[in-house]
Amino acid sequence: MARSPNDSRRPLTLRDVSEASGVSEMTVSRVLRNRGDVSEATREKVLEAARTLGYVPNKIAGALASQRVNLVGVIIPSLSNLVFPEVLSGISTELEDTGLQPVVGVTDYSPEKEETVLYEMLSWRPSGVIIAGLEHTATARAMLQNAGVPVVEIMDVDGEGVDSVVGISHRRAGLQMAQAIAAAGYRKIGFLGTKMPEDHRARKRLEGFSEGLAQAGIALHDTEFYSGGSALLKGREMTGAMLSRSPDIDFLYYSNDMIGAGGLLYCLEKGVDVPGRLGLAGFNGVELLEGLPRRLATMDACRREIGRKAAEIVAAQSGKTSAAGELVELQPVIQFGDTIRKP
Amino acid sequence: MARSPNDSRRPLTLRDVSEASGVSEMTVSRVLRNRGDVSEATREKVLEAARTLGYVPNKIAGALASQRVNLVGVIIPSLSNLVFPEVLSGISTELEDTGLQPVVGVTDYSPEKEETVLYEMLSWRPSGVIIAGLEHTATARAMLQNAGVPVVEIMDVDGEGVDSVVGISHRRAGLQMAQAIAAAGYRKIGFLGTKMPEDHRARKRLEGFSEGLAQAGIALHDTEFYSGGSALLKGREMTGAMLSRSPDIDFLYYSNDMIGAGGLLYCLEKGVDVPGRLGLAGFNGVELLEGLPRRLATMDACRREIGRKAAEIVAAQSGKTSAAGELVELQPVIQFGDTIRKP
DNA sequence: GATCATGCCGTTAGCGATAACATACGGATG
DNA sequence: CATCCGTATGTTATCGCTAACGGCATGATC
Repeated sequence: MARSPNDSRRPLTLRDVSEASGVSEMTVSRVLRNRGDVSEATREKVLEAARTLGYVPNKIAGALASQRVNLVGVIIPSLSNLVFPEVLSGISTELEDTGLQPVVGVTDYSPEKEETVLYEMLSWRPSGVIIAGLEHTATARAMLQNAGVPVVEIMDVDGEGVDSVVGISHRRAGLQMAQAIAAAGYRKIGFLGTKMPEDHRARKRLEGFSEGLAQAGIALHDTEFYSGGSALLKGREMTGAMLSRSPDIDFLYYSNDMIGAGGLLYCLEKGVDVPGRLGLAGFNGVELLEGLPRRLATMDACRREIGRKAAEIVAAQSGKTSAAGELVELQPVIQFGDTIRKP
Repeated sequence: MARSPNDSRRPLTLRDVSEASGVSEMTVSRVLRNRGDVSEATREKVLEAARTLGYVPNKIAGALASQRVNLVGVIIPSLSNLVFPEVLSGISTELEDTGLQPVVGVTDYSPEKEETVLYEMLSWRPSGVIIAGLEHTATARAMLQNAGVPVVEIMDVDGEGVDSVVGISHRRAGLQMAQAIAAAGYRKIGFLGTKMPEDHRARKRLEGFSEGLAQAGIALHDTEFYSGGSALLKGREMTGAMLSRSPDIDFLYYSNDMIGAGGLLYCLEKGVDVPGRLGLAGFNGVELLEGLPRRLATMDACRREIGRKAAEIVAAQSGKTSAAGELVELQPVIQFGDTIRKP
């Protein structure tokens, strides 16, 4: 099919609308942006002309002239993780009527790609940047610092931020889970997670978890890591592997709910007594868990709320020439579900 | 924390780099874009200056001057659906080394929001648009037609496209599944899906499904629809509801794998004989299914491939002043799994 | 009736980059 | 030695829009 940009094959500009409606370009601009005084009569005229021509304003020119861009860069490691779309959704809702719009970049957990994506984003001069994690390359940190716009690092509060920070402490999350497990009387504990050196939050959870166990005089009994593939399937496989390798193990802590769910399904199938003989816990509090035969113990990561709060900060600070960075630490709570026995 | 845009609080421009390196702005521009002849010596000088200043080019100005934007708008109904992130991933991979970059907009299955998102996107003058579905408001269609850039409508081929179209026939998908089910000897068939008038693909699958059954002289025995909430849980609940309402039903066709998985788990729990007494099938071929106790019958929707192909078309056509629209129909195949008995 | 505010609209001058053209220079060519 | 050419740089004129300011009615105020 042939494409037909209006008739003349030349893209429309303000001038076209101005000529069609018999007023100056400036007046057209005012009408289309709802800014400044314009009489109702000419407003109608202009809108009519714009509509019939099918004019779409050129924000590139507009942004250059006004030095304002209504975009907020959002940089996250992945979209297939289920948790990030939720963060995004929180951001979108909050930004809804601020006139700001999120633009997403994905890093695939690669620091180099993060750097590239950030550079690319900043070259569009967004009004703010929301970026997952506190760990960035030196160059990336420098870019964030010099960007001259509000920056919010999200998900994690264990470390130094560049500007504002909104998230939870994954160390403490791991630690609290360890305490709960120890308190429930489990002693031979295994950890199952992802083989991703760049997933700092998973790493911190494991560190906190180990520390929590250590405080109770317990050492991690076994660990297993995976990468790639269907998380549910991997959880199933890893659980099988660990149970046959360490048959006397009595608790499995999964670094995310998806592999935890896989593990749960495996145990139910094999007739393992959960949570009596074996306790299970995951992390994230994903919605999916609600549909499982039994409620997996987990910890809500406050994803939506993190998105909301981060967006709120950006919206509040964008425009201001300078503002203090905020630090917002949210408190995840353990949901015991049915896979940890009562103490 | 205080933000420090370089030192002078004034954003950097080409001029700053040009002065720092003692060459003209034009030469700096050439170096940074790798375009035109520049001696190795000055190239080094310029890059050095840019690096130490922490200069980030202003693509807004660049785009205005060059009338070229390296962005491709991608408009999809949702991110929490699992299938769209996969399409996106296909698009990203394919676009990787074309210099183009996807920018995502989400419509929440609302035609009005789609119109708004599209308008917003076009105002940034992207090099192409990839948009889910063939159903749009009249205004949206007009905008797509007049955009003057390649447009690819994806996911669905049942209808008239504006320019290029890449997808599968959901009518036929439903129809084929109906034929397979009928061939396997099932006769009392129920359908479970979403209550979303705007999900045209789900609607078309149901239409095709009914038609396929009709061809075999079978009428749909019962239907159930849901909206919102955890799909897995809803699948479970709806299955329970339908089985108690229509106890003699012998097949359940789910409009997506997630509710199908919920149904499967429910049946396994209740000890229903699957696929003997009751057959099950879903749609999409999501990775999650691999981790389930039994493999749910489904149909791969070619998500990744759709993304790849759409991106390929945009990349090939962008730049060209006019090009014919392509029509690519992919062929999904039934994966029988373990929940349809052998004929 | 001079002053001033206010509503409405136009004019001018950029925003920060790039396209297109112009220039300078050293060397090859006849 | 004049010409031509390719390489390496600089100059000029936009790109499409908006900020800032200016002008001119109209009507209110003292």
